[in-house]
Amino acid sequence: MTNKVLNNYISVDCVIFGYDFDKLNILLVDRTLKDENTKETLFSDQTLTGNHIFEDEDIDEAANRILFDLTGLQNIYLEQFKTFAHPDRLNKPNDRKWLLHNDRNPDTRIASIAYFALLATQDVTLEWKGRNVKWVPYHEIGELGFDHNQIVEAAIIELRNKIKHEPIGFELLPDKFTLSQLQNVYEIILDTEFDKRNFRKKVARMKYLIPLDEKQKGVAHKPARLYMFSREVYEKTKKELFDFWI
Amino acid sequence: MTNKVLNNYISVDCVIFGYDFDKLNILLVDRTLKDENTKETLFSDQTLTGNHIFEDEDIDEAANRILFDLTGLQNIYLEQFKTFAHPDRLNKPNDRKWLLHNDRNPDTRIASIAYFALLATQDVTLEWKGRNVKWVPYHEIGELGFDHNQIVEAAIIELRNKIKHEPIGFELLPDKFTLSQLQNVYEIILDTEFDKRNFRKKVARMKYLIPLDEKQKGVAHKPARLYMFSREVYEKTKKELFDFWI
DNA sequence: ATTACTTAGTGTATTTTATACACTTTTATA
DNA sequence: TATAAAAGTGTATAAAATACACTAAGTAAT
Repeated sequence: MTNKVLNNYISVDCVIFGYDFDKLNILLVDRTLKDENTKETLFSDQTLTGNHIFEDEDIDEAANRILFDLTGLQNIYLEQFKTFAHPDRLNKPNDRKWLLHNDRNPDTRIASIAYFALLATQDVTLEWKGRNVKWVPYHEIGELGFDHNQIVEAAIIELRNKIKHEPIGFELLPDKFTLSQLQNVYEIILDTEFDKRNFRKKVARMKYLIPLDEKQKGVAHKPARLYMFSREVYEKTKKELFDFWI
Repeated sequence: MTNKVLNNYISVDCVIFGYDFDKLNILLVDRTLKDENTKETLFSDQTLTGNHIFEDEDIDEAANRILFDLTGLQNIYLEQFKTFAHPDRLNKPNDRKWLLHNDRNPDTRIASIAYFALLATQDVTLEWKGRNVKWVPYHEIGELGFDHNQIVEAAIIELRNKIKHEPIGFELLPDKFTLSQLQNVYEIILDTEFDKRNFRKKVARMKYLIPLDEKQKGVAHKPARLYMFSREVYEKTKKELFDFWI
């Protein structure tokens, strides 16, 4: 594996979703530009995590590498969802300044292949050499650099669509989780509420949701039973659904 | 609008699906390479329709332009579904020969942003200056150039997923269609069969499927009532579904 | 004009799933 | 030992899914 960058026209951006049993967060990188002489802050905002692709790397590999560099984790749920290449996507004044400061030509159009990842924040210890990365609650995200607000919005739409039809809610939880936690994942992402008894009735029909002989510990109330998701059982038992009416 | 090509690292490929009341077809371009001296055919196969992006064009615009050039149609259902950029995607022997013959460097990695389009073949008169384009039944597609078989497979998977949850089957039919035709679209794409009465019962609940006071003409049997799809009614009445179990 | 052919169009009974709704149990902590 | 907090559970009703077979309306051939 050489570390030579493929070219300056394609990059990968990742929308990394992290759930913390309470809300949905996105991993963002601080971006601060200071005046070279006065050291005055010209602007300070945030962007998604992204990077180039190396010469002998497929784009999925590049996305996984970025994720690994940030979290130390592998085998995380990761999905390519859209490519962004609008002529003006790097063209806001602050973005131009930032690119120039980093010796990059703001007039070069870069296509960004966007991925989203799902994980439980508690599984992660953040690290990214030199730059400040942090979890920001989805509802508190401000104006991001480049077209990254658009990318985040597209990712959320994709996530909402996908979670309604495929069992990916589990990816936002640790390996063992309670049914209330699972219900909360769906409620937070779909911005709705479910009836507890009906939710459990539905869940009870899914063979791939395995009840464990194990209970929550250290909670100041009746401890809940833990469950795990079995992708193996899922793949074996999944049937095709036919909605087509919404 | 200049016609200057953006760069040589990004292109758009279109998987154009056409339904002919009987089967699903894909629009392919013939590609034949002859030896310059002997005029002997070195190989002859097919590829998807694709093209570069112009300098001031967004990628959606580029895909629409390609579609328009081929079919003369605008406002066709078109969706970006995946970007392909594997290091070896242009690396098969025939592909290398073809690229060299066309004065292109086979070692330049090109990312292809893939779109799929849906239309009724009867709405189209094909034309593409100079090269031979034709409808090929999905089940009769042979080995295509580059990684285009992979792209077609990804498109079919995407189409199957999407048609189960969103009303896009209509896009493969002319504006006015019968319920049997609609049923056939779903049967062909999902490779399954539906009970006629149950299908109609389900369909009857969709407010956005508008029955017309008009019947099929020129058929040697009882003519069926025609229907149309109203996107307006759909947008107004759509509710969110919650499956998450397949 | 009659007949044959072809697809359109329709109803009912049964099973499964969705929905609405409130109280008891189990644990940690004060 | 009382309190706080979330876990866990059942029933009745409505809606949707499924399985299944005959009649109606047109064209084409004789």
